[in-house]
Amino acid sequence: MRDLLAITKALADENRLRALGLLRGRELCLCQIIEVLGLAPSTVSKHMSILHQARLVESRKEGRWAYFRLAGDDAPSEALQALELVLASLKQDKQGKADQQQLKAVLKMEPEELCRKQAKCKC
Amino acid sequence: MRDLLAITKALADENRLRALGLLRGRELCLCQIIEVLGLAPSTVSKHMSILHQARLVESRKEGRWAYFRLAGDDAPSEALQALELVLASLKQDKQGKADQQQLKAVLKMEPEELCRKQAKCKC
DNA sequence: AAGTCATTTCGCCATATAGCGAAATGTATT
DNA sequence: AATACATTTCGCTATATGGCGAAATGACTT
Repeated sequence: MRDLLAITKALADENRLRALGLLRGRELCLCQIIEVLGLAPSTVSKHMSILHQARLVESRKEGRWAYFRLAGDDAPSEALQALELVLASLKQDKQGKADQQQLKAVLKMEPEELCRKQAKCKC
Repeated sequence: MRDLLAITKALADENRLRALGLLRGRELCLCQIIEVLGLAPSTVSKHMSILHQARLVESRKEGRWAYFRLAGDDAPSEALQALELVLASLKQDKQGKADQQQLKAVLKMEPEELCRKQAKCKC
């Protein structure tokens, strides 16, 4: 029950659902997720931590960057089933599609987007 | 997204998960769910309303009694998938099993249990 | 018509949660 | 060693949510 509740609570937030949608089929750096969601770094970090605790995503650190990807086959079957359901639903979702579009743009300019958030310029 | 979020939020509460577990394979009256969950009638009524709005359960009124059952095949596929996941998980859950046991006892004494809550006698 | 009773709605309180900015952390660069 | 910087942790505020009891609702009974 604890595990199941951790999963359902993790999924009970719009921005966390959006984050999962972004991770479909690719690994992303935290800063890229931040860029698309448009939330403060600390907020997104917390969201990803909640998804991780529910074992819906896996993470790895490389230097100062944190990378996240969807849970793999070694995850609990409940988590995998939940992911299947969520991703299928998001694929047809308006917001989900918009996020995919925006992600494409973000992926084109990996280093520059760091400038945006840190230097606060509107480049 | 709205629909999906309604489902995940509805599932993000322990007592609502328990209620779904109770409904596996049978229709129940609100008062029976109240008895097993051990919560105030108004609280349980609200929980069932949330599950209903997410289309995870269907309800029907018969006189002054309200009956609930799990969503049928006419429900959105997201809801059905979510139910499958939750019920499978609860089947192996300690609390889920305990609830099933307690439900058996409650089902044996349909009319008497009304006495309990209303007249506040400890019969 | 008046009363009874299961359920629902309402108003309230306590707790949980999302969000942010500031400070802390840990790694890479100079 | 010192600085820069992505991320995380912390402290705080605002809102959302779960819980209850009281009152309202609507249906059966007498």
